[in-house]
Amino acid sequence: MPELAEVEWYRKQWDVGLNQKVIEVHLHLQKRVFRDTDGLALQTVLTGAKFLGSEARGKQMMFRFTRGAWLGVHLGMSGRLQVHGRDHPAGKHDHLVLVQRRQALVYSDARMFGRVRFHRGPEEPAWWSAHPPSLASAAFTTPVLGTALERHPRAPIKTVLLAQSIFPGVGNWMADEILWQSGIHPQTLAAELTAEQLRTLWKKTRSVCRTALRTIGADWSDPPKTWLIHTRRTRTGRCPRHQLPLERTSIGGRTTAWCAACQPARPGSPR
DNA sequence: CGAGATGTTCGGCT
DNA sequence: AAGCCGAACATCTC
Repeated sequence: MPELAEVEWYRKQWDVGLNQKVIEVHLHLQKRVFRDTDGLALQTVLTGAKFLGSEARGKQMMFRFTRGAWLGVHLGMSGRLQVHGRDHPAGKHDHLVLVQRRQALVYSDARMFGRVRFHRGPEEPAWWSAHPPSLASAAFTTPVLGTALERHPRAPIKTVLLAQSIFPGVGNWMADEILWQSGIHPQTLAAELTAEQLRTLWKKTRSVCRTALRTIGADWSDPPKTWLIHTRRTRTGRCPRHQLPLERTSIGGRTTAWCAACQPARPGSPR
């Protein structure tokens, strides 16, 4: 499920455990979410360590502990972070449980497309440092966006929006939302975008991120009623602006919804 | 019961 | 040869 705003909300769920020690660590070591991770070191080092703070970058989260322990979490498609009572019995999909005095911090993921990483040392690990600039930061400018798009000239813009190296945190619903609000057809090739469309895309990327963080990211409240997110889910969904039935197809392997009136295809381009 | 799902990666093809 | 596409991953839900 989670994209940048949902990830931010999940990250904060564990805040209740800040500045408290981890008493016990329970994990399903053999599960796929621990692929390429030293789960035993994770368990040994975190047992007795204090939870110091956390941060989200795009869809990635980092939880920092004493003893130079860094816990990275990606939620994949079905991951979630929850807080339960300290005696919460680990369910089938609760792959990592950090037991504290008052509560248990729980990571669960049914489909296991997510992953847990662990690092120990004074410096943050390379897999955390190597992140593109946040879409909300001053470093994400129209020239930066333009240069990034030039590297994928023949990819449909919808596919490019899903590239985490360019749009960290944007997932399927946000990509459709940004394109709909921008009035850009999802199958437009990146190289076909006009300067004006590039500017609009940049602006809408920022505003959709900002608004999603203020609503979903803050308290899981609904984004504005006028947004596409509310109607794009079902096959019978309609454009919030025209009430026209939405178009649907698969682009980049993902279901894509758009409005033929708001997002006209460029003349000469197929579909 | 089959299809599809708010994600990422890898192998193959152009 | 860079870059795009489809399949695979594992489970649940509609």
